Amino acid sequence: MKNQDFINKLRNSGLRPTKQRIKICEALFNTEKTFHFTVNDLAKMMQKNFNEKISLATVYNTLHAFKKKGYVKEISLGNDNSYFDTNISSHHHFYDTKTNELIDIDSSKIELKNIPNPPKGKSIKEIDVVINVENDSQ
Amino acid sequence: MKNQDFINKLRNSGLRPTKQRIKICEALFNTEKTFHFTVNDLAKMMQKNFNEKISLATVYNTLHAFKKKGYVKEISLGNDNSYFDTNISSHHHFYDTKTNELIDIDSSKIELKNIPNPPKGKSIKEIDVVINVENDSQ
DNA sequence: TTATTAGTTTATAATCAGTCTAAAGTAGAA
DNA sequence: TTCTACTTTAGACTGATTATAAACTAATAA
Ligand SMILES: [Mn+2]
Ligand SMILES: [Mn+2]
Ligand SMILES: [Zn+2]
Ligand SMILES: [Zn+2]
Repeated sequence: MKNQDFINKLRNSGLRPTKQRIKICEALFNTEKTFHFTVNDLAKMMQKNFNEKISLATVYNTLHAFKKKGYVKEISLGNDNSYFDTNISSHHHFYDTKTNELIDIDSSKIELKNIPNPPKGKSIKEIDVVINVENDSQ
Repeated sequence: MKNQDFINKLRNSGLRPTKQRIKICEALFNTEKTFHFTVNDLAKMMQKNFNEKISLATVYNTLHAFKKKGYVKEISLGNDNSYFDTNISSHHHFYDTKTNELIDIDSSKIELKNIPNPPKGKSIKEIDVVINVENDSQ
Protein backbone atom coordinates (compact mmCIF):
# COMPACT_ATOMS: atom_id res chain seq x y z
CA MET A 1 0.00 0.00 0.00
CA LYS A 2 1.33 3.38 -0.92
CA ASN A 3 0.79 6.90 0.16
CA GLN A 4 -1.95 7.66 -2.34
CA ASP A 5 -3.96 4.67 -1.19
CA PHE A 6 -4.03 6.02 2.33
CA ILE A 7 -5.06 9.43 1.07
CA ASN A 8 -7.97 7.85 -0.74
CA LYS A 9 -8.87 5.67 2.19
CA LEU A 10 -8.97 8.67 4.48
CA ARG A 11 -10.84 10.88 2.06
CA ASN A 12 -13.38 8.15 1.33
CA SER A 13 -14.20 7.83 4.98
CA GLY A 14 -14.63 11.55 5.46
CA LEU A 15 -11.30 12.21 7.14
CA ARG A 16 -9.06 14.86 5.66
CA PRO A 17 -5.79 13.32 4.61
CA THR A 18 -3.49 15.42 6.73
CA LYS A 19 0.23 14.90 6.90
CA GLN A 20 -0.10 13.44 10.37
CA ARG A 21 -2.89 11.02 9.53
CA ILE A 22 -1.09 9.77 6.45
CA LYS A 23 2.09 9.16 8.39
CA ILE A 24 0.17 7.33 11.08
CA CYS A 25 -1.49 5.20 8.40
CA GLU A 26 1.95 4.28 7.13
CA ALA A 27 3.11 3.33 10.58
CA LEU A 28 0.04 1.27 11.34
CA PHE A 29 -0.87 -0.31 8.04
CA ASN A 30 2.33 -0.58 6.01
CA THR A 31 3.42 -3.61 7.97
CA GLU A 32 3.79 -7.28 7.33
CA LYS A 33 1.97 -8.23 10.49
CA THR A 34 -0.65 -6.61 12.64
CA PHE A 35 0.42 -5.48 16.07
CA HIS A 36 -0.64 -4.13 19.45
CA PHE A 37 0.44 -0.78 20.81
CA THR A 38 -0.30 1.94 23.32
CA VAL A 39 -0.82 5.58 22.48
CA ASN A 40 2.64 6.29 23.82
CA ASP A 41 4.19 3.50 21.78
CA LEU A 42 2.78 5.08 18.66
CA ALA A 43 3.82 8.61 19.54
CA LYS A 44 7.39 7.46 20.09
CA MET A 45 7.34 5.29 17.00
CA MET A 46 6.32 8.27 14.87
CA GLN A 47 9.19 10.32 16.19
CA LYS A 48 11.90 7.67 15.94
CA ASN A 49 10.97 5.62 12.91
CA PHE A 50 9.19 8.28 10.91
CA ASN A 51 10.92 11.46 12.00
CA GLU A 52 7.56 13.01 12.57
CA LYS A 53 6.82 14.70 15.82
CA ILE A 54 3.09 14.44 16.28
CA SER A 55 1.50 15.94 19.34
CA LEU A 56 0.00 13.49 21.81
CA ALA A 57 -3.41 15.08 21.42
CA THR A 58 -3.32 14.37 17.70
CA VAL A 59 -2.29 10.79 18.27
CA TYR A 60 -5.28 10.38 20.55
CA ASN A 61 -7.58 12.15 18.11
CA THR A 62 -6.39 10.08 15.21
CA LEU A 63 -6.63 6.76 16.99
CA HIS A 64 -10.13 7.53 18.17
CA ALA A 65 -11.11 8.61 14.68
CA PHE A 66 -9.60 5.46 13.20
CA LYS A 67 -11.32 3.36 15.83
CA LYS A 68 -14.66 4.90 14.93
CA LYS A 69 -14.02 4.08 11.29
CA GLY A 70 -13.03 0.54 12.22
CA TYR A 71 -9.40 0.85 11.14
CA VAL A 72 -8.12 -0.12 14.58
CA LYS A 73 -9.61 -1.81 17.62
CA GLU A 74 -9.19 -0.85 21.23
CA ILE A 75 -8.56 -3.75 23.56
CA SER A 76 -10.24 -4.04 26.93
CA LEU A 77 -7.80 -4.83 29.69
CA GLY A 78 -7.83 -3.89 33.32
CA ASN A 79 -4.62 -2.03 32.83
CA ASP A 80 -3.66 1.59 33.40
CA ASN A 81 -3.35 2.46 29.76
CA SER A 82 -5.30 1.03 26.90
CA TYR A 83 -4.05 -0.96 23.97
CA PHE A 84 -4.84 -0.60 20.33
CA ASP A 85 -4.74 -3.33 17.74
CA THR A 86 -4.27 -3.15 13.99
CA ASN A 87 -5.80 -6.60 13.76
CA ILE A 88 -9.41 -5.64 13.25
CA SER A 89 -10.72 -9.15 12.74
CA SER A 90 -12.78 -10.55 15.57
CA HIS A 91 -10.24 -12.35 17.71
CA HIS A 92 -9.12 -13.11 21.23
CA HIS A 93 -5.95 -12.68 23.27
CA PHE A 94 -3.41 -14.22 25.50
CA TYR A 95 -2.39 -11.53 27.94
CA ASP A 96 0.75 -11.75 30.03
CA THR A 97 -0.22 -9.92 33.18
CA LYS A 98 3.39 -9.45 34.19
CA THR A 99 4.92 -8.21 30.94
CA ASN A 100 1.72 -6.73 29.45
CA GLU A 101 2.39 -8.69 26.28
CA LEU A 102 -0.59 -9.42 24.05
CA ILE A 103 -0.80 -12.35 21.64
CA ASP A 104 -3.60 -12.89 19.18
CA ILE A 105 -5.81 -15.93 19.15
CA ASP A 106 -7.77 -16.44 16.00
CA SER A 107 -11.48 -16.28 16.61
CA SER A 108 -11.95 -19.69 15.02
CA LYS A 109 -9.52 -21.29 17.45
CA ILE A 110 -11.81 -20.98 20.45
CA GLU A 111 -15.32 -22.29 20.35
CA LEU A 112 -17.80 -20.65 22.69
CA LYS A 113 -20.73 -22.92 23.37
CA ASN A 114 -24.01 -22.14 25.14
CA ILE A 115 -23.68 -18.40 25.22
CA PRO A 116 -26.53 -17.33 27.48
CA ASN A 117 -29.15 -14.89 26.28
CA PRO A 118 -28.35 -11.30 27.08
CA PRO A 119 -30.55 -9.47 29.59
CA LYS A 120 -33.93 -8.38 28.21
CA GLY A 121 -33.71 -5.38 25.94
CA LYS A 122 -30.00 -5.73 25.38
CA SER A 123 -28.14 -7.35 22.55
CA ILE A 124 -24.63 -8.65 22.18
CA LYS A 125 -22.13 -6.35 20.49
CA GLU A 126 -18.93 -8.26 20.94
CA ILE A 127 -17.39 -11.04 22.97
CA ASP A 128 -13.90 -10.62 24.38
CA VAL A 129 -11.99 -13.59 25.64
CA VAL A 130 -8.79 -12.79 27.48
CA ILE A 131 -6.61 -15.67 28.59
CA ASN A 132 -4.35 -14.35 31.31
CA VAL A 133 -0.99 -16.07 31.34
CA GLU A 134 2.23 -15.81 33.30
CA ASN A 135 5.72 -17.16 32.95
CA ASP A 136 6.19 -20.51 34.58
CA SER A 137 8.04 -20.06 37.83
CA GLN A 138 10.72 -22.67 37.58
CA MET B 1 -22.24 -13.69 59.63
CA LYS B 2 -21.56 -11.46 62.54
CA ASN B 3 -18.89 -9.10 63.61
CA GLN B 4 -16.82 -11.68 65.47
CA ASP B 5 -16.68 -13.92 62.41
CA PHE B 6 -15.11 -11.15 60.39
CA ILE B 7 -12.62 -10.49 63.16
CA ASN B 8 -11.62 -14.13 63.10
CA LYS B 9 -11.52 -14.22 59.34
CA LEU B 10 -9.24 -11.21 59.25
CA ARG B 11 -7.00 -12.41 62.05
CA ASN B 12 -6.74 -15.88 60.55
CA SER B 13 -5.48 -14.44 57.31
CA GLY B 14 -2.89 -12.26 58.99
CA LEU B 15 -4.77 -8.99 58.71
CA ARG B 16 -5.34 -7.02 61.87
CA PRO B 17 -9.04 -6.59 62.47
CA THR B 18 -9.18 -2.84 62.48
CA LYS B 19 -12.41 -0.90 62.78
CA GLN B 20 -12.21 0.06 59.11
CA ARG B 21 -11.59 -3.45 57.84
CA ILE B 22 -14.40 -4.91 59.93
CA LYS B 23 -16.84 -2.30 58.65
CA ILE B 24 -15.79 -2.94 55.08
CA CYS B 25 -16.28 -6.67 55.65
CA GLU B 26 -19.80 -5.97 56.83
CA ALA B 27 -20.51 -3.85 53.77
CA LEU B 28 -19.10 -6.41 51.36
CA PHE B 29 -19.99 -9.74 52.89
CA ASN B 30 -23.12 -9.22 54.98
CA THR B 31 -25.30 -9.24 51.90
CA GLU B 32 -27.84 -11.53 50.38
CA LYS B 33 -26.25 -11.33 46.97
CA THR B 34 -22.78 -10.67 45.67
CA PHE B 35 -22.26 -7.41 43.83
CA HIS B 36 -19.92 -5.30 41.71
CA PHE B 37 -18.55 -1.96 42.79
CA THR B 38 -15.88 0.64 42.21
CA VAL B 39 -13.55 1.99 44.86
CA ASN B 40 -15.57 5.16 44.89
CA ASP B 41 -18.84 3.27 45.23
CA LEU B 42 -17.50 1.58 48.31
CA ALA B 43 -16.10 4.75 49.86
CA LYS B 44 -19.47 6.46 49.47
CA MET B 45 -21.36 3.40 50.69
CA MET B 46 -19.30 3.33 53.87
CA GLN B 47 -20.10 6.94 54.56
CA LYS B 48 -23.81 6.82 53.77
CA ASN B 49 -24.92 3.37 54.79
CA PHE B 50 -22.43 2.73 57.56
CA ASN B 51 -21.74 6.21 58.89
CA GLU B 52 -18.07 5.50 58.67
CA LYS B 53 -15.78 7.91 56.90
CA ILE B 54 -12.88 5.85 55.65
CA SER B 55 -10.10 7.54 53.76
CA LEU B 56 -9.78 6.67 50.10
CA ALA B 57 -6.25 5.40 50.67
CA THR B 58 -7.56 2.92 53.21
CA VAL B 59 -10.30 1.76 50.90
CA TYR B 60 -7.66 1.09 48.25
CA ASN B 61 -5.37 -0.60 50.76
CA THR B 62 -8.14 -2.78 52.09
CA LEU B 63 -9.47 -3.82 48.72
CA HIS B 64 -6.00 -4.72 47.52
CA ALA B 65 -5.36 -6.68 50.71
CA PHE B 66 -8.69 -8.48 50.37
CA LYS B 67 -7.95 -9.17 46.74
CA LYS B 68 -4.62 -10.72 47.67
CA LYS B 69 -6.40 -12.91 50.19
CA GLY B 70 -9.00 -13.85 47.61
CA TYR B 71 -11.94 -12.21 49.37
CA VAL B 72 -12.75 -10.07 46.35
CA LYS B 73 -11.89 -10.16 42.68
CA GLU B 74 -10.89 -7.29 40.45
CA ILE B 75 -12.55 -7.27 37.05
CA SER B 76 -10.68 -6.43 33.88
CA LEU B 77 -12.51 -3.96 31.74
CA GLY B 78 -11.27 -1.34 29.35
CA ASN B 79 -12.84 1.32 31.48
CA ASP B 80 -11.35 4.30 33.29
CA ASN B 81 -11.78 2.87 36.75
CA SER B 82 -11.67 -0.73 37.81
CA TYR B 83 -14.43 -2.84 39.25
CA PHE B 84 -14.37 -5.17 42.19
CA ASP B 85 -16.57 -8.18 42.70
CA THR B 86 -17.67 -9.94 45.86
CA ASN B 87 -18.49 -12.98 43.76
CA ILE B 88 -15.18 -14.80 43.97
CA SER B 89 -16.26 -17.88 42.08
CA SER B 90 -14.81 -18.25 38.63
CA HIS B 91 -17.39 -16.62 36.41
CA HIS B 92 -17.96 -14.40 33.42
CA HIS B 93 -19.82 -11.17 32.69
CA PHE B 94 -22.23 -9.34 30.57
CA TYR B 95 -21.00 -5.78 30.38
CA ASP B 96 -23.19 -2.91 29.26
CA THR B 97 -20.72 -0.58 27.62
CA LYS B 98 -23.11 2.35 27.84
CA THR B 99 -24.28 2.07 31.44
CA ASN B 100 -21.21 0.26 32.80
CA GLU B 101 -23.51 -2.33 34.32
CA LEU B 102 -22.04 -5.75 35.05
CA ILE B 103 -24.06 -8.96 35.23
CA ASP B 104 -22.66 -12.30 36.30
CA ILE B 105 -22.64 -15.36 34.12
CA ASP B 106 -22.05 -18.59 35.91
CA SER B 107 -18.90 -20.28 34.77
CA SER B 108 -20.79 -23.46 33.96
CA LYS B 109 -23.09 -21.59 31.59
CA ILE B 110 -20.46 -21.00 28.95
CA GLU B 111 -18.41 -23.81 27.55
CA LEU B 112 -15.03 -22.89 26.13
CA LYS B 113 -13.82 -25.50 23.68
CA ASN B 114 -10.42 -25.86 22.04
CA ILE B 115 -8.52 -23.43 24.20
CA PRO B 116 -5.18 -23.09 22.45
CA ASN B 117 -1.94 -23.86 24.25
CA PRO B 118 -0.37 -20.84 25.85
CA PRO B 119 2.94 -19.57 24.48
CA LYS B 120 5.96 -21.66 25.48
CA GLY B 121 7.04 -21.10 29.05
CA LYS B 122 3.76 -19.51 30.07
CA SER B 123 0.77 -21.04 31.76
CA ILE B 124 -2.84 -20.00 32.04
CA LYS B 125 -3.87 -18.22 35.20
CA GLU B 126 -7.42 -17.27 34.40
CA ILE B 127 -9.80 -16.85 31.52
CA ASP B 128 -12.04 -13.82 31.36
CA VAL B 129 -15.01 -13.75 29.05
CA VAL B 130 -16.72 -10.41 28.71
CA ILE B 131 -19.87 -10.24 26.62
CA ASN B 132 -20.35 -6.61 25.70
CA VAL B 133 -23.99 -5.67 25.38
CA GLU B 134 -26.00 -2.57 24.64
CA ASN B 135 -29.62 -1.57 24.87
CA ASP B 136 -31.57 -2.35 21.74
CA SER B 137 -32.17 0.82 19.79
CA GLN B 138 -35.87 0.55 19.06
C1' DT C 1 -5.63 32.00 -8.01
C1' DT C 2 -7.40 33.88 -4.00
C1' DA C 3 -10.57 34.07 -0.28
C1' DT C 4 -13.48 31.71 2.83
C1' DT C 5 -14.67 28.16 5.80
C1' DA C 6 -14.74 24.15 8.38
C1' DG C 7 -11.84 20.69 9.98
C1' DT C 8 -7.34 19.76 12.19
C1' DT C 9 -3.21 20.26 14.94
C1' DT C 10 -0.90 21.83 18.84
C1' DA C 11 0.81 23.38 23.37
C1' DT C 12 -0.90 23.64 27.46
C1' DA C 13 -4.09 23.32 31.19
C1' DA C 14 -7.33 20.51 33.51
C1' DT C 15 -9.14 16.16 35.17
C1' DC C 16 -9.25 11.96 37.47
C1' DA C 17 -7.97 7.24 39.10
C1' DG C 18 -4.62 5.47 41.52
C1' DT C 19 -0.20 5.57 44.32
C1' DC C 20 3.14 7.48 47.60
C1' DT C 21 4.63 9.69 51.81
C1' DA C 22 5.30 10.64 56.32
C1' DA C 23 3.07 11.65 60.45
C1' DA C 24 -0.39 10.11 63.84
C1' DG C 25 -2.97 6.23 65.59
C1' DT C 26 -3.77 1.41 67.11
C1' DA C 27 -3.57 -3.74 67.77
C1' DG C 28 -0.91 -7.36 69.65
C1' DA C 29 2.82 -9.07 72.46
C1' DA C 30 5.59 -8.68 76.42
C1' DT D 1 1.56 -0.45 80.83
C1' DT D 2 5.11 -0.29 77.30
C1' DC D 3 6.97 -1.31 73.05
C1' DT D 4 6.76 -2.21 68.26
C1' DA D 5 5.07 -3.27 63.96
C1' DC D 6 1.16 -2.56 61.38
C1' DT D 7 -2.47 0.63 59.86
C1' DT D 8 -4.85 4.85 58.80
C1' DT D 9 -4.90 9.32 57.03
C1' DA D 10 -4.51 13.85 54.57
C1' DG D 11 -2.44 15.53 51.14
C1' DA D 12 1.10 15.51 47.60
C1' DC D 13 2.17 13.26 43.46
C1' DT D 14 1.96 10.59 39.02
C1' DG D 15 0.49 9.33 34.56
C1' DA D 16 -3.13 8.55 31.26
C1' DT D 17 -6.57 10.90 29.05
C1' DT D 18 -9.51 14.91 27.87
C1' DA D 19 -10.55 19.84 27.24
C1' DT D 20 -9.34 24.40 25.52
C1' DA D 21 -8.50 27.79 22.47
C1' DA D 22 -5.29 29.66 19.30
C1' DA D 23 -2.71 28.73 14.99
C1' DC D 24 -2.80 26.08 10.86
C1' DT D 25 -4.43 23.80 6.60
C1' DA D 26 -7.37 21.11 3.30
C1' DA D 27 -11.37 21.72 0.61
C1' DT D 28 -14.39 24.69 -1.83
C1' DA D 29 -16.23 28.65 -3.99
C1' DA D 30 -15.48 32.91 -6.21
MN1 LIG E 1 -9.92 5.92 24.59
MN1 LIG F 1 -5.78 -1.75 41.53
ZN1 LIG G 1 -5.03 -8.55 18.84
ZN1 LIG H 1 -19.10 -10.78 38.76
